[in-house]
Amino acid sequence: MSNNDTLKDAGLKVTHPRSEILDILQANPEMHLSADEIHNKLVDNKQSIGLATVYRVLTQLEIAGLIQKNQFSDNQSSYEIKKQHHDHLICTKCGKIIEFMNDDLEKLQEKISDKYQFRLDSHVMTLFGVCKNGSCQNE
Amino acid sequence: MSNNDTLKDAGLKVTHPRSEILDILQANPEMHLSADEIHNKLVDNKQSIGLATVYRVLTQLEIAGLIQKNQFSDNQSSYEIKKQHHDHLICTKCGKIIEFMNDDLEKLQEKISDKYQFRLDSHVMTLFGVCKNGSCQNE
DNA sequence: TTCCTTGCAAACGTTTTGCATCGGT
DNA sequence: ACCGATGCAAAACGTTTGCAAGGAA
Repeated sequence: MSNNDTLKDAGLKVTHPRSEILDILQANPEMHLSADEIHNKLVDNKQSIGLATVYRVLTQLEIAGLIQKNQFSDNQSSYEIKKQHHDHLICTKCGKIIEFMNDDLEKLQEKISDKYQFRLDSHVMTLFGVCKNGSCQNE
Repeated sequence: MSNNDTLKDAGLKVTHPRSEILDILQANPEMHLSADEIHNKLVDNKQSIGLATVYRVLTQLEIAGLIQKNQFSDNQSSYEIKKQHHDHLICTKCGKIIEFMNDDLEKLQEKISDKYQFRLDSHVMTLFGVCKNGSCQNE
């Protein structure tokens, strides 16, 4: 399915900015891009799209459930194309972000929520550390 | 030990703003206050301390390991006096924040970090949900 | 043609900084 | 008296909004 069909299915009119931005996130499924970085990529691609539009579109895509917004520890949000649920492991030295999924973790969260009489809706789980065994790109 | 001694031990000169701000956080160990809320409390207490100073002091206290900075999902950080390690459960309806500690969770995080060859330094784990059984203050 | 969408610039709220003054030690 | 700490105002930062012009259906 093309990104344009994806947009239509989400009830969003197919416009140039929406299509371009979704393309970028789709083409970089492993990346966690800030609004500014996305805007820069658009500029690189000779697209004249305003930063305000990038923010507006990202918000719409997030509401439509097509992308996921992450607020890691910096003061800038990052966006990624929506995949299966996962959490993040971040190397504080080289910035590498690893996505992982752990069923035991999900179950444990439910158990904890039950204990405190909460109905769990979502969670944020981010592990901060440093790559071991020389795999760090900033050693 | 008085807060002034705590400041001295941390290598920080004992000043009026530092003492006052530490007092507020100490007096409200269960609260998660923003810089602005702390500033308001100071004003309420007839203390004339600038907001910029509140930010500066909070940063210093955090570096000294006396307080903990939290960045939940809003665009405002909150601070709490440093206690034993814990994670948070937040009601998205009434804003209630519950602190919890779960050993299985800590162990699981280590296990996951090992799997991806990371040396785990810290983590953020926040569960978002809604209070059940009529305990929600905003039902 | 109809609205929704966009670009631009200006506003916004939080946080940081420059600088002259103040205050602990 | 020293040098760090503070208050104030202004800047910086990421993000949002108002508005007139543009574009998809």
